[in-house]
Amino acid sequence: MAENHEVQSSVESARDRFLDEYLPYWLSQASYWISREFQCEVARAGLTFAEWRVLASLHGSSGETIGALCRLALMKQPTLSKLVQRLQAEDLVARRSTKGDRRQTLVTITDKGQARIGALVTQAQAHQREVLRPFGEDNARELVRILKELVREHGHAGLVGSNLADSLE
Amino acid sequence: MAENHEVQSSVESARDRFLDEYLPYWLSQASYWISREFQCEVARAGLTFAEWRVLASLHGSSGETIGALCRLALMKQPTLSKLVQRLQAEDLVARRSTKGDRRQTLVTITDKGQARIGALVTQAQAHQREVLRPFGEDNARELVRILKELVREHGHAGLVGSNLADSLE
DNA sequence: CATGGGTATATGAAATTTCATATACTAGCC
DNA sequence: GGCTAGTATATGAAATTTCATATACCCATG
Repeated sequence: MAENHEVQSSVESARDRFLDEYLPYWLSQASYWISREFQCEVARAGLTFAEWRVLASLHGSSGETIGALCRLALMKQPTLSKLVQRLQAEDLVARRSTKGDRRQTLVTITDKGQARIGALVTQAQAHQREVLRPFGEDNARELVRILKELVREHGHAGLVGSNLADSLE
Repeated sequence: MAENHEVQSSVESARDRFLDEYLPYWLSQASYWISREFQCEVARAGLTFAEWRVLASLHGSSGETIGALCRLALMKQPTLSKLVQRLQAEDLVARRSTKGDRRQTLVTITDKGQARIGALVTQAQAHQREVLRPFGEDNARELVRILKELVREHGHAGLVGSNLADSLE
């Protein structure tokens, strides 16, 4: 294994640099690697990660609008619209319009979609338990609590009443 | 504001559904919204978020290989290679090959690049302090500690000796 | 020191994402 | 009711990302 004599690089040695104490950096690293660890299961189910996110967002829901799905799955509106259309072509979700506001599109998961992610949801929960195990019940609960609070404070900040979906840039 | 009589949707009411207690969901939400909050500053500096990530990764570094940058900025190798080429065209980074291993490309930030992100780095640190303020010193430190540990446990898991860059799928 | 297997990055073609904008609709106002 | 402003989603063209693979190089081994 070749030693690099010129620089200290890579994630392990971000020490001493700006990033090493930068919260958003570590949040995205943690989010990325933990999600990534689960991606092989998702791929095995024949789904991309984005597709999994959308289907997981619809799991146990009686339907979500495109806008709500944008916030749940963290995608921009045109991206999500097209992804949903692809999922519909595979008959994993269905689209109809809401009774109340006819501009809205209500997306629901189909039986075929449920079947596709059923096992994944269970595996996801098991994976989470594995990930959190080393920290113990209390720390784990505290971590999730803080994350939720961060989202509550910073989710769609200053956007009350505006088009939240479009704010996902 | 129209009430939706059909479903309880959107982030606020993920209650009672799988996602509401799913750590990776909250990690990505927190990561997304907090980063997003900073994106207007990044845009004001004339950079995309991906460009900011790469330049921030190079800040204070004597140079990073493409592979190391992939892990720092969480991008797949071809994506990063092309982004770096675009940054080079703008003279924000320079590319040369390493002495040791001539396959490697060493990327460094130029003076122009430093100038471009100088203010941003300061703003980023200020932003982080704002974000963490409500939690207090101790909780904040604990949060970062846990995130670092998660990354240490799960970053490029089971990939020792393999091509880490390619593992960023 | 030639050979074979593995690593680091580059690149073309295909797929996806993004931006800008169009379309269809709701809501408040006169 | 018709108008104006604003919201929700769709869509085309352009930009980017991804996959698959090519290229150049390193290293161990015979």
